[in-house]
Amino acid sequence: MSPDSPLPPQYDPTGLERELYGQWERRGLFEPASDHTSRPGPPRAERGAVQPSSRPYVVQMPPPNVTAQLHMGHGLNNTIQDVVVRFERMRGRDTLWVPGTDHAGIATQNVVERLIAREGKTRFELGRPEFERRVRAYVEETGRTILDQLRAIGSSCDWHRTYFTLDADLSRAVRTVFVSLFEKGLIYRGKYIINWCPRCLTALSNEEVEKVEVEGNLWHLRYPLEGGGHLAVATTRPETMLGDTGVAVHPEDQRYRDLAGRFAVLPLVGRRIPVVLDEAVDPAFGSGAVKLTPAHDPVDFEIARRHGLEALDVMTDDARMNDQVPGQFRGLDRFEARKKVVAELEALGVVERIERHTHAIGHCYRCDTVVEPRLSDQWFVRMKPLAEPALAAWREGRVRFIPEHRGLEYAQWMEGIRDWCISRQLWWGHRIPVWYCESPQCGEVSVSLTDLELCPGCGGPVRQDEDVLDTWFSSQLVPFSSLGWPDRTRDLARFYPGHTLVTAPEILFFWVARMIMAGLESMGEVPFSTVYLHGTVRDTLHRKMSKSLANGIDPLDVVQRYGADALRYTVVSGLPVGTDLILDPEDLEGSFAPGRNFANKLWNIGRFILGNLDGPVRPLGGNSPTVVRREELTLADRWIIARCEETVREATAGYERFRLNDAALAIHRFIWSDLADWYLEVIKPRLYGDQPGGDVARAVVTQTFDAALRLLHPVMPFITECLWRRLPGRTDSDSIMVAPWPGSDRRAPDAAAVRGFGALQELVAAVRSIRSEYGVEPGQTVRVTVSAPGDELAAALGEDE
RNA sequence: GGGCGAAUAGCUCAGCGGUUCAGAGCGCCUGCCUUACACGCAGGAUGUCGGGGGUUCGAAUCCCUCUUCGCCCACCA
Repeated sequence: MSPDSPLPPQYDPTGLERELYGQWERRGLFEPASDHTSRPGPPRAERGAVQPSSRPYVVQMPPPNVTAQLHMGHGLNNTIQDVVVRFERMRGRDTLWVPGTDHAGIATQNVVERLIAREGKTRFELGRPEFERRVRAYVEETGRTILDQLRAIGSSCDWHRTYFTLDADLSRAVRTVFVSLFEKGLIYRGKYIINWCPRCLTALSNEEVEKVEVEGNLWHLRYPLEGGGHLAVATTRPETMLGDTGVAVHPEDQRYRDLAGRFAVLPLVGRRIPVVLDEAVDPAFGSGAVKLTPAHDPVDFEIARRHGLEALDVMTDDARMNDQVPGQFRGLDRFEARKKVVAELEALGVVERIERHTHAIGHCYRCDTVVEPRLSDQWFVRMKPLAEPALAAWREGRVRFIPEHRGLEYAQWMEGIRDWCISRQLWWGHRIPVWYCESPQCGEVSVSLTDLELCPGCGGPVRQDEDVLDTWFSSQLVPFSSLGWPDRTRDLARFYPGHTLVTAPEILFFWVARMIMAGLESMGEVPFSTVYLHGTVRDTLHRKMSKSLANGIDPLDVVQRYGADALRYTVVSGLPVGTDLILDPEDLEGSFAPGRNFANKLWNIGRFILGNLDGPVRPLGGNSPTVVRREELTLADRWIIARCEETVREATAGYERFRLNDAALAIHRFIWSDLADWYLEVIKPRLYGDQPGGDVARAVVTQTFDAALRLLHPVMPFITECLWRRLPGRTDSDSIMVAPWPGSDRRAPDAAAVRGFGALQELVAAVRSIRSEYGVEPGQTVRVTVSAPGDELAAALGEDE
């Protein structure tokens, strides 16, 4: 595409966006400017605006899951990031935005398991090495896809530094952190109640459990007491009674005072179970007596531990009743077992009553299966010592949240933090770097940076822990592991700590909070100072867009139909801070046409201006004798210049404060309502030679349009680049990406001009309205008495009015 | 059960401690294919600013209260 080729009346982004993106990438414009100044080879002329010594600006990209297909959430998230990256780059910052993919342990394993299930196989039949090979092959493909999709929406990230959380470098970081935490006593192994997903067959962290309020039953059961009488207990999960090993009441509960030391006899099972006194029991709830199932309830487990009661696991890995229960229940799924237990208890006449009861039930965040609390041997991170500095960082303002109130959620979570279960019974992930000596006499447990063949204690054979780490264990490290840590690389020195994280609130605890803790722990400083949490993409019924609801919008579809600029404009202008983005999947036209129309408007403004630039364009500033003098400017000229300066300030402030919609709308208003609707109309007589001052008009309109394009570039990078390069004195080897940000001179706008032309606009509008109301034809005389310069009015109305 | 938001035109939202605040975009209505753009131009209609009370000369704006939505957290079995 040559600057001289005629422009068609409609803007067509097809092909153009890809072409421009390719040019940017080839010219290295996505990389930090300092990479070029420090590398051998010729300096890059097009990087003029960026100073080698400029301050870095680092945005931390949330790495998409390696199996993900780009959805509107990604589109939204990466658009916002790209807007701020492009803005800061134009302001001269040495920007770094590193892309990557997350191996996404459970999510990826589930996907591949489903694939091999189609072949009628399970991962256990394939075996671990073969399964891992299959997953690797699969993600190689999907990982490329998602990153290419980020390109399609214009993301200006540094592809040279692309990472994958299972890369060797990042794996070394994971091990280093694991070993370090272990040596500090912050990682331990132990048998506790954890959240178990019976479908994924793995432990989950507390954060990976989604609580859903459900209306269920509270069964009041009568347990007979040894020596006569009975004790009523209340439970929402009758099937767990098969694993009861005690009953607890509050020590001060008058009703049960004399029960201490007595035994109940567990119905259906016949086991003698003691009645214990414990403060954890709430006398006001239910019957005031709690059946204790220490292997399947965290509170029961704690109570049982205090009283030395046995914990009896009554379920298998996939949540069927195991052989610890009476024969008729064995092999039953827990929910079938519930029905059968209730039926048999009813037959025994020990079901006192059933009340409706609403409570929150945990579900696996990956497969939505009801999570089973279960006693299990797992690895944990002691979080309290890590949380304290992270909390302090927020309190001291070293990290802030936008919107601000999200900081409270962060603080609340940090204050109530519980230990993090980090081991997963999966095959896809970072294997836990722990080796157990096979020799029973030695039994040494070794934690090691490097793989072990032999026991460091006795020299005998060792076997590595079978489990892998929670995905989030590695992703929490990316702010520094992706820069080369634990090596002390130049990148690390230049780009850590970074500045901005833009992400969805859903992963505040999974990822954001943990990155802050990990950064403080390993690097001594928070990884970023600003966390911008944006809203969710929803449909018109305000439902989250999701695959299962089939209410999603494919961003690539939008790009194809309307262009990436239109997608980006819609997303940015429609998303004020703290709100959700509502889009109608049934009406893409309604949602994205405004962005497409705006691009087209810009295109035609460009066509008009470029088509009327024959003749010299004089500079507006500088010392040249041909420079336009202030006295030559008309009221309209001064007004548009003043409005432009005003818009520069509004847009800059909007971008700076993450009020991207304010910025986008201010620019939109300026370009469409002020520049196109008024100024271009007003200067037509001058441009056509019907009035003097065409050269001044050309100078003003060129400068103004140039500034407007630069202001808009972060939001609509493609159309602005395309037009900007065609302005006088530019070539295709220039790029708006590194053009200086407008408004380096901080002059206040000409207030008199703003008011003056504003008043004129009102006058003209009044005249036009009179004209339409009284049916005055163009050419007829309308006599208006005004106290403003008549020539300005005549110019504004045009010659025939 | 704790913590936190939000309620303004049909829809999505501005309005940032009281002066052009009753607005924008979309949608809707009426004219226009005016040589940059019909993906456009020129006009137009639409809101007791959730209810109630208070402070004030003056309140979408500040205070209280009620109602309704939403978000985060939570071991009342």
